[in-house]
Amino acid sequence: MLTPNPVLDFPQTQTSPTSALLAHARDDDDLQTSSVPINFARNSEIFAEGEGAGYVYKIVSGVVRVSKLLPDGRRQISAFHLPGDMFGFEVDDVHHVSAEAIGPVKVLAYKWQSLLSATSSRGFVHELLNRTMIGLRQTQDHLLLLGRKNALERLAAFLIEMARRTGSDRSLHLAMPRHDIADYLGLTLETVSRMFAELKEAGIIKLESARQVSVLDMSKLEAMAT
Amino acid sequence: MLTPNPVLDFPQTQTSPTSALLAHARDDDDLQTSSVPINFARNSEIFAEGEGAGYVYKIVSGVVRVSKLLPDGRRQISAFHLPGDMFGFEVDDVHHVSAEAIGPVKVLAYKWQSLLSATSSRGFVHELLNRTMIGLRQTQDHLLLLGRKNALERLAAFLIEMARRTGSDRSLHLAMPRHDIADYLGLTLETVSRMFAELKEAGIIKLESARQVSVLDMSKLEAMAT
DNA sequence: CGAAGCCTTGATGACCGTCAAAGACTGTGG
DNA sequence: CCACAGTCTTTGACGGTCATCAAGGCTTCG
Repeated sequence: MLTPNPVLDFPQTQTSPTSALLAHARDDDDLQTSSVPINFARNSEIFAEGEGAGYVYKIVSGVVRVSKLLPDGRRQISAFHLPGDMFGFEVDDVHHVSAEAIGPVKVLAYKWQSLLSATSSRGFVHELLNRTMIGLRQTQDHLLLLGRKNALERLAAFLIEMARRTGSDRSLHLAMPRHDIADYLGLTLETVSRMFAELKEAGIIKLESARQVSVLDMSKLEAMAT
Repeated sequence: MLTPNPVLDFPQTQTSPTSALLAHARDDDDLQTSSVPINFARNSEIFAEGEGAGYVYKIVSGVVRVSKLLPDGRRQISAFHLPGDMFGFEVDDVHHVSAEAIGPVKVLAYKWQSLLSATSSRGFVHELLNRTMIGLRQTQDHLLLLGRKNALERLAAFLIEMARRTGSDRSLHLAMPRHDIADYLGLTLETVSRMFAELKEAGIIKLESARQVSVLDMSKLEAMAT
């Protein structure tokens, strides 16, 4: 199963009947086995700001960007999500951010109402609470970056974060283009490019290609992130 | 009971025995009645970044700022909390932000472990999840402000937020000094002051005093917040 | 009345955004 | 295999927004 834009085939309203796809969610504690995968093509929309929120997603493969837009098009990416991450939680059944696949993405989808119903396990609510608190902490860290760090510190912090999350210390592959990095760091893509050049000239990183970064001196990189 | 710095008298480690003060938390569902108040003086620390996290707080009166610091002293305030708000949640028993009383503050404190124990009510975990998700959404909104809005838009958004949260449309009292507003908005206090002047000259607000703001034209103010 | 804290206003400059052009990479089709 | 188109990235020149440094005014409280 691979549709060009699966969102269209996919029940989005809260009142829709539980699809066969999601039928397992309610009686299974193990998130890994409670749904079948859905595929999204590169740059396709998983959900949009303002849309009804009925599902929670867990990434099997690929990278997802979660963002907010201003009316004039300015964009802030609030997080990148990697395999294993969950996203799409909402308090009031309306999405307040949008989510898009950066490359090809495979997710598992869970019906939100079922997960929180009386028959779902208590441990699962704790799991959701834990994940949400972790997300809140990461977002607070990002506030400090956006409010108080300069461009070089922001890029250094970003590279460290990505190296840590992908579990790769030396060689780091970036799934997203400069434009997305810029919108995550509150900069322009030109400034991001210049900061890459600066780290390169300082001998701290090596650019194998635009997306493939070798970290030559992690301790210096950490020192730059402040 | 009112001590100059109540934190010192107050068990902060996770392993400390449940104090008499907090004994009710475990068997009472109603947050309003499950603890007795604790007072904090103006500018006193409720908890600090890096400290052990054993308690969750609910504000009875006063305003609290939650912030993070860089080693060189740069500060980002991630939220102001008003009466009725809760703060102090942490996943891993260590605070990753610090919290301080802006003026005199009265809070109720709850032992975190007790709240999540098997004997505590299921509805309460849902309550915590809801509050955490709301906090996450507000923090995501703030990311957009810090990453993509200019100084004037930031101050306009701040005034609107405060007017909404205090339930006052016309006359607005700000509990915090310019410096705190600046650290919340990712600006300097001078820039904040200049933006107040700009809104004043545009006839959108009137400054009765530095802390007392009259909103003369809320729709124009909303237009400026983008 | 004096002192301390807070706020405003002005002058200057740095950092980063904007505009512009050209180089690099990827995949497709001839 | 190569050429071409589209997308992404780099680099340069210039300017604006906001930080920094500085001084003075206001308010509150002893």
